[in-house]
Amino acid sequence: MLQLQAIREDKERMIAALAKRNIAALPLLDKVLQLDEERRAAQTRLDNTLATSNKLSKEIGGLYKSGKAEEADALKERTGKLKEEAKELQDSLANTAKELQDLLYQIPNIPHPSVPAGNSEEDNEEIFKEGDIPVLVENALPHWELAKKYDIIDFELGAKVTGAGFPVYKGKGAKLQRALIAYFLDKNTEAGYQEIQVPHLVNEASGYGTGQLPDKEGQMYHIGADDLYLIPTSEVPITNLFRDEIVSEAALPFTYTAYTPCFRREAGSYGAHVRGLNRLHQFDKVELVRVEHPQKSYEALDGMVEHVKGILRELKLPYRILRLCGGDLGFTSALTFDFEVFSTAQDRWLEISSVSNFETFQSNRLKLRFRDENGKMQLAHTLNGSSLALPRVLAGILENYQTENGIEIPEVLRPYTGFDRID
RNA sequence: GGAGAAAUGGCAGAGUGGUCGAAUGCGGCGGUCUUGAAAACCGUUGAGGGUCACACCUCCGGGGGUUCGAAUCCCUCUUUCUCCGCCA
Repeated sequence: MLQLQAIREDKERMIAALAKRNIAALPLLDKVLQLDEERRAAQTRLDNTLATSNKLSKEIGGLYKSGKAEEADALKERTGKLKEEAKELQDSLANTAKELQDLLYQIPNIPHPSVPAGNSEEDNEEIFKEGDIPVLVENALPHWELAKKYDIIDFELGAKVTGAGFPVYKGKGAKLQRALIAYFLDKNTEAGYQEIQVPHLVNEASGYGTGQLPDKEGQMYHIGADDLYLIPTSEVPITNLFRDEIVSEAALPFTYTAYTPCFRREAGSYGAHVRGLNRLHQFDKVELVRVEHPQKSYEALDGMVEHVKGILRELKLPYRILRLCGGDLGFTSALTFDFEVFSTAQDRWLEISSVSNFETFQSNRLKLRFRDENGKMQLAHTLNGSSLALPRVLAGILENYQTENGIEIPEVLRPYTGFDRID
């Protein structure tokens, strides 16, 4: 959520930045400012009414004590009227505040100056590419065929138990998943991230805190009986650890890593591009979350990008990094780098990580603040990134490491798997 | 799931209808003293709105109610603790 004060002070810059998202922000922001003024005017009127009422109440107390009940009763009539007035003012204030809030919830984050304009993923900017695309064996297979051939992932079985998009991993497939999780967590903790385990279900307030609600209800599974949501990413519970917190400046940054399953409804996505592991309703992910000092958040973002690079380099997977354009940038993000691994047998790139700086967009909703050296409250910056999303990494490994004699296991994973080949 | 108790500032913990944003202690910050530090002493120390700055308003787990007036009384929800039941 954008900060009102920033809109008041910097409207023109915001309009220019939001144009990169193809949003004509002028009428929106004008409406915001208008509602903001109305809200403040209503607040002032209410405050004055309450001030009078408070004063009178104190007088009444004094009068009763000194036995002047009649005078007190006379004053009561006045406070009674003020009370009615206050009630009305309160209602109208609440309406205005609600309207303002709803409007603010609809406005996405301001893109960073480096974000290119653009409409769709076509316009994302490739900024880095590394790793050789292997020359595959004669009759190379896509990962879903390989999964069947070696009996390591069973999509039909998962469909029977739950539905499409809930695969069952078996034998060496399951073990490889576990190896990847352990390897990622080890890499992250070595880099200084603290490993934590968080709930896989969150409440409504958490959904609002990180920006999944109110607009993306359809993306999350909702447990009606208890009004809880299955997490679409561990970003939600981890970042919400800091909701309503005032942290000390000296304690920054906070850096966490967690493994969780992720649940996404993915309503409306079907077709060839969602085959196999490409898009699932439940998948595993290891996540990084940072809470940073505003002055250091972009340095931290670069650090996260370098960190994820290091992992992909070790896995020896061909990958590229994209700077997302305004049209493809997530609602809450100011700047996002997507990592994509090349799926050789499908001849396409698969997104395996998304590393973002949200600046104060989330912390404003979360009320995540710190007191700076001048004693002023400031919103912290939040960042997160995947390191990494499992299914597509798995797809990349299966496809790129396939040989005539089975699937080789990347060197760095062998200590974790205990085997060096799936055959 | 049943019965009972509780929820107050960074922490601990007073406060059962009026001047209480809230005693006291600890912690934090500033100062005196000291070569420096500790101890001691003095002062200061919640958040949001509002204002040029004051004034002023709101907040004592959340929501609602009673009252001229609520941290304090009532209802409700949530959470925590104790006992019972069930159970990985």
